[in-house]
Amino acid sequence: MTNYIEELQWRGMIHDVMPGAQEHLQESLRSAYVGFDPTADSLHIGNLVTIMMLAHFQRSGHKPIALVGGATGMIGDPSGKSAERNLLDEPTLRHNQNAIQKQLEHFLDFDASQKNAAEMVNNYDWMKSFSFLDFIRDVGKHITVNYMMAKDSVKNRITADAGDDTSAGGSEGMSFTEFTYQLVQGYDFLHLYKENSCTVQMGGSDQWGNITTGTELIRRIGNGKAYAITCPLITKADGSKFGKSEGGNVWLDPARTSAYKFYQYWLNSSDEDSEKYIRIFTFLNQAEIDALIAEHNEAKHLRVLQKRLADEITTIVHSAQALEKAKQASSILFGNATAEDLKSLDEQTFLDVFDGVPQAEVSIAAINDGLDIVAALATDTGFLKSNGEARRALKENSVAVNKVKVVEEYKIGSTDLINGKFVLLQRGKKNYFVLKVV
RNA sequence: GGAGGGGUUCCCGAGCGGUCAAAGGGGGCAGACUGUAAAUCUGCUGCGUAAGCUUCGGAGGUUCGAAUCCUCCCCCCUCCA
Repeated sequence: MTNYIEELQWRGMIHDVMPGAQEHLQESLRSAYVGFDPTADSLHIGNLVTIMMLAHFQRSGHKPIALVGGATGMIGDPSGKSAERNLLDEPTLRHNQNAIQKQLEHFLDFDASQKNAAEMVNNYDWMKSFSFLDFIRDVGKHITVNYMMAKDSVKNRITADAGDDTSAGGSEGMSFTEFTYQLVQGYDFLHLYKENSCTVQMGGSDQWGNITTGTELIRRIGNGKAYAITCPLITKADGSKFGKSEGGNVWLDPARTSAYKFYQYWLNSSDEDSEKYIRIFTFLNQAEIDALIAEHNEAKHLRVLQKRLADEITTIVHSAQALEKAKQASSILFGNATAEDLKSLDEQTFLDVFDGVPQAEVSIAAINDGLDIVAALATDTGFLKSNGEARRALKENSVAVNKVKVVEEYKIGSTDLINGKFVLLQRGKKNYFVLKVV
């Protein structure tokens, strides 16, 4: 039983801990849970901190429980500025739950023969048959509205025009449904406390209020003691939102966010952020991390931290092979790759490297006739919005065919084909487009 | 219900009869520099190779000519009841 709290502490993963939690965890094997939203069939990197909390928990010898919020997901947590939730039907819910468990298996050991095997539960299973009357009698009776109103998540929503300097958005009030959210989540904790001897709930710092409703229920109904541990919300030094890229969320599912993009997201962390991230998102120990930071400070341009961070997390979430491909893709896209390098790629590798890059099809006849570069950029493919934009880009010397800059008069011919069927168009450094000959 | 103010190109915001495809800023994109970063500098940012065409809440109208004037309609905001 290693000291879990200390481990999280030096990693900067602790925002708040309920007093006594450390002693409680040192005594014997404990169970802790984290809730995940099953609205999609994949988690995203915003979920990664709490996943790491569970992973470290298991590595410390304790038993992690991942709770899928099939029931709570239907209500909507007022702690975020979440919009209206749509109800998931049960098959979708199960599908999402299975997909999420697959992803968690990269971090957690679900092997039931282990004493501290990870476990997956879905609160829909115990909430679906809980009648409204039963709920308000057995649960609602024990918590006062006054208590619930005191939560920040609630206060912020109901004090209409009190603090105009809090959040820019106007208060729209709060539905009864959302108000109930904390009770439902609190009940989850009580349920797990009773059925799974789960005594700790973890989550982001925005969950503190919801978690304490749970510990309160456990105290009042279960006559027990339970603990809350929260982690800070991950921020980026430049103020932009962590976990978002141009394409929206950075997902763990390679079908949603390719391993290459995933790798790139981490590689592009700022110096400041990467020092923080490497502690949170890798399992490297303190000595290793200190050494890396020292090395990084010696020669920042080598970006030792970013590279190691990206390597580690990509390997865990995807695989060592996926990491290799992502790195290969990176060196082709950002290294000094030449047309020859590109042409040397076999078809499968080419497709992997440019997975997710938009494509358009052109006929072989058009290529053989010499395809006008302006048409190839705009009208024939939709890569750029208009011929005018294509011409502008060409004048800016920002267009390349197969990594070679071209001029406005250029015509794409059969000698430009890679593997006899692809042409790589590029606008600037980062915008790629693949022409596929059919 | 009464009184005012306003809706402009991705966003904010100037323009208030011709010189307006529309100032300025932001954002975006590109080029240089660099570490696939940050900062900085430069250029581009309705469509069209061009002539020209389509834009200023919507529909009409006045005028040689309208984002700018008139009429009606729609939508937002503020104040009063």
